[in-house]
Amino acid sequence: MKEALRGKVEEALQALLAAAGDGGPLPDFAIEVPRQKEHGDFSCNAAMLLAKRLGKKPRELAEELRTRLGDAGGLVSRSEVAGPGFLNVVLASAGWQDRIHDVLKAGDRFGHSSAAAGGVARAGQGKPRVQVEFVSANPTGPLSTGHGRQAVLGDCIARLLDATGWDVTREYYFNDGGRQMRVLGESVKARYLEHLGRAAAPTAAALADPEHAWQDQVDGLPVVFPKDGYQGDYIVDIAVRLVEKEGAGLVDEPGDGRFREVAQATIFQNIEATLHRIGIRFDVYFNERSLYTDGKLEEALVDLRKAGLVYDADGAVWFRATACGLERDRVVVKSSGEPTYLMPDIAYHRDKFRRGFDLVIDIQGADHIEQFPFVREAAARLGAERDRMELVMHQFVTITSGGERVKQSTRKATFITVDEIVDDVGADVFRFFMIERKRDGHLDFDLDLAKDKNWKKNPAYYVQYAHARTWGIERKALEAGVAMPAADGFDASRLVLPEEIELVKKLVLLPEIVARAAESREPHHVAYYLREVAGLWNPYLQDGDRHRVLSEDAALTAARLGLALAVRHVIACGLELLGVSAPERM
RNA sequence: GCCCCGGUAGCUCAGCGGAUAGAGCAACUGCCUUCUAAGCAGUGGGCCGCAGGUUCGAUUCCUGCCCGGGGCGCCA
Repeated sequence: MKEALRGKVEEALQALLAAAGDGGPLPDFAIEVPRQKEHGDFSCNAAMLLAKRLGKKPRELAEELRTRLGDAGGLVSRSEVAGPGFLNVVLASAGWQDRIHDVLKAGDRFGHSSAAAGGVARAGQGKPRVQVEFVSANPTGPLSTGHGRQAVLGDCIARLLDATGWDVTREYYFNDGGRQMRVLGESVKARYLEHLGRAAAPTAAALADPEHAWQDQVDGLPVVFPKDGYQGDYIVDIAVRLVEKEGAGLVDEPGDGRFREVAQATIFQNIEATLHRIGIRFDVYFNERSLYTDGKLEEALVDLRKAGLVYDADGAVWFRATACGLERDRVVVKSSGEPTYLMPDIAYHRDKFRRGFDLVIDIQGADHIEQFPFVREAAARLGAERDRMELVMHQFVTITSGGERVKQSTRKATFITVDEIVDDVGADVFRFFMIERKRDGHLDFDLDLAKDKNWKKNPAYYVQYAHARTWGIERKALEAGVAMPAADGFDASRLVLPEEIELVKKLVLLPEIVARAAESREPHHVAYYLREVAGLWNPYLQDGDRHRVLSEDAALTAARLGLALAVRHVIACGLELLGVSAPERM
């Protein structure tokens, strides 16, 4: 619709420029939906952009454009020059009404396109491939709300890319080597010994202060809990289960052995189960340790050295990041001989490109954002393409309950988990709330609103209910012996009420919204759009006196049932992109 | 000190260089009891953090400052 008008305006501008003796290019004008309804369906700013160049007044130019555009082959019913030089256009209503058939023909796939992949399309090679890496939480504890936001965000971005022409791989990278996992194993072992009565629990004072030196003994028993150890109850649970299964048979095992393995496996299963609960499945779980065993890490280090990008100092190996224009150099291998997280990350990103992805997206929380340039630069020097590595960052989550911010602490394991919230509000509401806000801002998760079952208040239910109501109407129609119309099986010109035209105009926007959300990696646009659609549909149904869907007038009934079906498809498609279910009844 | 992200209605937030800046909740007024569940119609509420700059036009782009969050490790 918009593109059709744009084409006509371009023709008119071409003629206008030719008449003025200007052979230059067309201006980069906009065709947009004005904020105010009175300004028509679309407005065009071309006249203002050309005023200086042609030495004419903007309003005069706009008038000339208006004349040349005419009715644009029946597309335009009315146009006028307004404000400083806008050309406002009202389209013929038949243009809108007929679009409803397009929506119905496309069904749930209305909204899908190849829009976002356009810039990277590979000639004759099929869809371009994108990898989206997200969550990537190390298996040291349950998923927190921060991970939850990233999980939903990443999954929605993946869904959007898939709907706009990409072949998507979801990947989870996890770190199963290194100090963190050793401390995890030692934490479990400490709880294990404690449960067997062979060691003492650390004092509360010691746990509260990570810098405090551990006491060696409490009441004659040794304290073995590691400094900065994991304090959550889930650690105790794992230890208790080990005692039940193995008795005291593991007292001589090192913390870094069986204890770490069992803890890791248990926690990871738990994380996966949580992700499945909220509808997220990964195609690849990439294991950091594999980079050591298959030699890719060593290879990357050797290649960096060959390229003169690492050097030895203070017993450590440094990445010469300053040579790549970055602030300072970074250690990649500690003086202990153990690589820092940076080294495997570099090898990992190089590996991503070797697997043939056209685009690699890392989704990360704001606390990791500064690390990305180092990984990207190093990987780029090893053959990865810099402009095909993209960082998508997001801010944190705070939880509000009873008007108060809920305090959380990762270290003390007093954080709220994804599971706890999903227990309370369900996966659909969880996802909707997590995706409703733009990534760049903090997300305030209002637990009270999320728990509220009132469909009018809770935006997730408000949208779902709008969808369910289309099924309610269908059930009612079938009861009355009225069949649902086929995509072309009704006369859309019967939809003449302003609220009906407005609905159609809104429904038709879906593909544009989806494309923009995908390209900008901002799924919240879809959530807002769905609220707008529901915000038109729900009141429409409420005002039953003015426009009952099911009426004596068979042709009108068919048209309104067609409208209901279009609403259903648009909402179903949008909710699918957010990973939120679209129930037939609630 | 340096870097990143925010600052828009009482609250939570949308806003693609355009015209008189929007939504939901909360508040206020009137009506209604539903094609499923307290709905519908309306009202009030704003130096778009501050100050410059670019532009025909700035909430939007640029610079500086203020406030809030995060980051600046041989932690990940």
